[in-house]
Amino acid sequence: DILCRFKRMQGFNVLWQPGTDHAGIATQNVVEKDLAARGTDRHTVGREKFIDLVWEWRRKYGGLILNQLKRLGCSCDWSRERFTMDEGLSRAVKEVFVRLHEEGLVYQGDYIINWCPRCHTALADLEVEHQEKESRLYHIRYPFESGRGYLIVATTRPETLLGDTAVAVNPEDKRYADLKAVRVLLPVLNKPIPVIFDSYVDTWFGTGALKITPAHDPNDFEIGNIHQLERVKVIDEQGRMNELAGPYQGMDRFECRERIVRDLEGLGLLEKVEPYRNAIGHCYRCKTMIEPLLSKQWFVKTAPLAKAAGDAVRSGRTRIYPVHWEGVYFEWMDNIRDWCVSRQIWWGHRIPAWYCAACGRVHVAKAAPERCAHCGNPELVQETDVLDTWFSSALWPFSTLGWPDSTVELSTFYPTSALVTGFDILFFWVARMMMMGIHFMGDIPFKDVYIHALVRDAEGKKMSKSKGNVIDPLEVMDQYGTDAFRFTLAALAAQGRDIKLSEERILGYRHFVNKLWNAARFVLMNIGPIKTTGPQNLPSTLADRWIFTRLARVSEQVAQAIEDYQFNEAADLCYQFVWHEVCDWYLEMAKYHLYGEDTELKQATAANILEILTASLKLLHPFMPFVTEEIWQKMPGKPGSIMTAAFPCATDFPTDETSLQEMDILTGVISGIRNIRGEMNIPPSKTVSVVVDAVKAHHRDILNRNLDHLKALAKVDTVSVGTALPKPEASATAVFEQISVHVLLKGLIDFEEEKRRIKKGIKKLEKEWEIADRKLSNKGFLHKAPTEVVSEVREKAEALSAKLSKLKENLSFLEGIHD
RNA sequence: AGGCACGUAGCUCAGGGGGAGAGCACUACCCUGACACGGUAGGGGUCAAGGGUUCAAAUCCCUUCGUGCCUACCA
Repeated sequence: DILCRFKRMQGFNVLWQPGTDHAGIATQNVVEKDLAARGTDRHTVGREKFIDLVWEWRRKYGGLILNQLKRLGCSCDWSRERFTMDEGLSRAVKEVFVRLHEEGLVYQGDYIINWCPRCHTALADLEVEHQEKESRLYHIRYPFESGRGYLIVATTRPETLLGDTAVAVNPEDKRYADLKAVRVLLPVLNKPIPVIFDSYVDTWFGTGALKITPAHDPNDFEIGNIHQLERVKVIDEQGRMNELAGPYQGMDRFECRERIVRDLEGLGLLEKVEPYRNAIGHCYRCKTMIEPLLSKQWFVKTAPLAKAAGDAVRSGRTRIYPVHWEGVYFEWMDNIRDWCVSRQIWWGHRIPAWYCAACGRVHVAKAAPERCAHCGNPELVQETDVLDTWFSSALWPFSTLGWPDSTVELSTFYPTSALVTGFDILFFWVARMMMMGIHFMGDIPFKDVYIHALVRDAEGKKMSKSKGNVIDPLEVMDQYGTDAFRFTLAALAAQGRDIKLSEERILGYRHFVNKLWNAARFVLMNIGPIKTTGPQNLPSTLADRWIFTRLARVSEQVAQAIEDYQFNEAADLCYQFVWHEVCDWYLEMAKYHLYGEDTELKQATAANILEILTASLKLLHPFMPFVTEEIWQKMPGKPGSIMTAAFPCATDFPTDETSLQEMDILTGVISGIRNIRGEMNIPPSKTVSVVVDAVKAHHRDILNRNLDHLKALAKVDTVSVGTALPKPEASATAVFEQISVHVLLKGLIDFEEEKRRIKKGIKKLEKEWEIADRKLSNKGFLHKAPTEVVSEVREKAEALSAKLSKLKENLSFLEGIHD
């Protein structure tokens, strides 16, 4: 949003496609609360009732919520027309699926899914939570078919042995070298299964012999493929043992485990049981232990798509910021596996495929075929599986613009400029959009990908719904204000680093919002009846020349920082400029003119502070949209919204580089006096007299022209500026450039204190001088360092030693008095 | 186990080969006509430790320690 507001203010035609990041938490709350209010939950609500509720939610909260429902394992019957949640997207999804199928990039195959027997859904890898748990490692004897001896196999899941179709050992394992072509008997079922050799097996783990259950373990499935093993599925979708489990049929999987262990013991086949800790996959929603199950799934062949998507980044057509993430992206693209796109959930785009009720053939088409193209049977049943959320999400950059029609929107906005997202969906979403965009549009979907920081909790952990360590943004906004929160996020969003949310920082930026508000109040209070606004009121005073010069530079820097996705840099520049330059110096100096007698100057100043406020609001608007808009609406001559105002540009303002140096002199002298006042504990109510001894004529000029500011800002009553002036006796002295500022402290000065202060200054300077001097006496430095660096150090050393001698002079003067 | 980050002021963090920074907290003096959610000034750091490259290292490289994240697996 910061980027969009900024671009729009720069005059770009902005199309913002809000993603669904962060919608998940809100959706879950809505859904769960609503179900709870009705005295039910998502496991028991039932499909029909749920579908009705989806419609209510949709009316109440809008369409965005639906995308998130899929993640909750919610689903509905896609064939029912009233659930066409987004006609455009739905069309695009069918189009893409059918085309991929025609190109041979879609196929059906066997796959081990992570099945939750309670939610009745398959879970993506990311949705499986691994929890370390106390468990047991069972050592089970598999007798040799020959009848003599046995092989010991270690397992944590004895109930799956009913589906074993082999026992594997490592070919390097000498213990089992003589088991070639040997078979063992599956305990209980007494079914002979082969011993196979595969290097996947670790010799050091357990007994070095691994039971292979291709239908209930992803790794065993892979091994099974290599060795062409039979796949025996013994656990069903309810988590119960099926007819292939023999005597255990109908038992729950956990009950079966107990029974089979007891039976093995009875048979003398249980060698031993060891306590064991291991991580077991659980459903991230209901915490039920997941069951890996064999099933038929739809796949997309990703190799050709991923190659093109990788090349687009390699060639720089799409750039990923921070660049560090490019490596992660390549890593994934280069090692990609085929994408399983089918999901067994209640809500989603139903796969456009039909099975013939007679011959069983599959027909992939955009609409239901009249009859089977193979056998002519008119009875066709649509696939009940729906597509992975990311399948439709992958089409986002072009499906939302009207594809497959060629629309004006599509030709105007595709490829898009930038995608801003979190790293956690770099693979799931960004990579898929790249693949689909390039494949179907023939061009990249976006030029830049900015991977933003992730907000973590106080311990630096990733926030997650299931962990419950989520900071609710609405609460923070209530507490500190939306603009303060937003500004904080921007200020903390350094590239490549995550955000540990700090309440102190939010509080600090809330104060900043308040400061801006008060500064605006001051300006609006003092501009009076402005006749004209804008830069036609040429700045004449030092303060004006200086602030416009600074404004020009800051505007440029802020714009550049945003362009570079350095949001923290941009936010900080705004903060420093508005608070410490505009408020601390400029407005303070403007007061003198506003409260003065010179009506012409008064009017010019009024116009200028208004101009500076206007520009400051514009600079801040992308970061603090609400307060800037609110102030904007109160300002005279500001039609419309600040959103449509032009972002400040360096060339909008009159600049004068010499004003920067002049201002340095003035602020330097003022700071010097303030420093003495502070160190000497002189209350602000007490004014002092000063004598300024300046060597350079133009320094004296600057000071003489700004005596009033000096008096007002340093609380000075009388001041005399001259050269080679003697140091007044009862005075403290600040040295700056070639200027000595003597603050008269008759009756106030504590000479010991002043000596201490000067000694402190000398000590600090000497340290700095030593560093510079060491460099200058280093031949290597003089020869090899760049000339500008050498001359810089030389100048510095000279300035330091000049200042030092001034301070020492002062010190001996003081010591003279005292003695 | 592997990969990737990160250890800078009491706290939260910027910066990043030539002068140690911000916000909050702290100390002192102040309700001065926008603002005490404020003003002015001040104190506070061997930039994790050790080594290397360089004229020059908080910054680049290596090692160690610590922290966090990601990925995989744990039969």
